[in-house]
Amino acid sequence: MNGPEELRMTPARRAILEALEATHCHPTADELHDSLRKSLPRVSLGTVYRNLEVMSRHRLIRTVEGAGGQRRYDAVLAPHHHIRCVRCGRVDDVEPADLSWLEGKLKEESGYDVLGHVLVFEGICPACSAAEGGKEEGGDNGAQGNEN
Amino acid sequence: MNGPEELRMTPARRAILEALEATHCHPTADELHDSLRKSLPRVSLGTVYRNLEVMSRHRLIRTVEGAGGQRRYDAVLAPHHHIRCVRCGRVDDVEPADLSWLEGKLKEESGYDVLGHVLVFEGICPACSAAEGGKEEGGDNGAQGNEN
DNA sequence: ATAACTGCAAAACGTTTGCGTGTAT
DNA sequence: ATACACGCAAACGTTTTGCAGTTAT
Repeated sequence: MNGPEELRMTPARRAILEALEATHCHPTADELHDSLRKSLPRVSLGTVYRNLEVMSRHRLIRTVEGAGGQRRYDAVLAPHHHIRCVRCGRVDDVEPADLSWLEGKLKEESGYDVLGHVLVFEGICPACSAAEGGKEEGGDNGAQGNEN
Repeated sequence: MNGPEELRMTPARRAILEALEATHCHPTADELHDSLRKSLPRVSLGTVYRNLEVMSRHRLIRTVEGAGGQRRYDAVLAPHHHIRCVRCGRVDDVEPADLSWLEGKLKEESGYDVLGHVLVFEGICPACSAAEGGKEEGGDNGAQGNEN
């Protein structure tokens, strides 16, 4: 009904897009806000959220789903997956795997009209592995909300 | 260091566990709270959250990860996946698929110590498919926060 | 000219926590 | 008897929203 409304290219949007394209770190809205402030000191967090939402709706960027706590964003539009470190929260990219056969199977089993899937691996990143090293092995430290 | 502390079976906990086992709907904390109130009118939402957290830590239940907005809970401990309706938010169970080969491959590629993965399909459930029927085809209605 | 965008601040939302009381063990 | 759990309400972190002024088209 309402076709994609006009999308203006404003300084804030350009900056968000550039910041997102310049990193593979899948930043959160407030990380983005912090880094944008260097060039646009008056940009507000609300604007960052608003633009991330709009640009994501227009498929200029993507939101990283299932990445744990805060919402994260990604400028890589090509299909791929993610792996999240359960210790430090870091999110890295993972080569896409072809799971379309699974979707087909599922379509029959469930009656759903299957549109896609989200696949997020969980693990411990090399840095955290090294840090934990031989320190402890069975400890349930539960820390998983931190930032990179 | 701190072994699993004693876990008392209180009326609230029993009720939460029973409610969770009685449904496959993966309720949110406040849905659970609403339904608990029928039998325990004075139970508080804070208690529901506290108990879901404790019981999940003790592996009596699981939290459904990557299911979109609100956190959802599941009494089915056996490995399986989920499919979420992007129209109404409903979450259903999906047969487990063996993706361990993928985890192995990933372990070498990424350097991560891979612990597991979360796989959530997205689609349109039969009910919503029927409701939308032939109404519209390209509409971007964006509604996806509703409850079943 | 005008619809889209912005900063700001307040509100909304889901979740967690502190505190004093109650209860399962 | 005592550690654990509770209800309540306030606090928290994240995200959304209303409004009045600004800017890209």
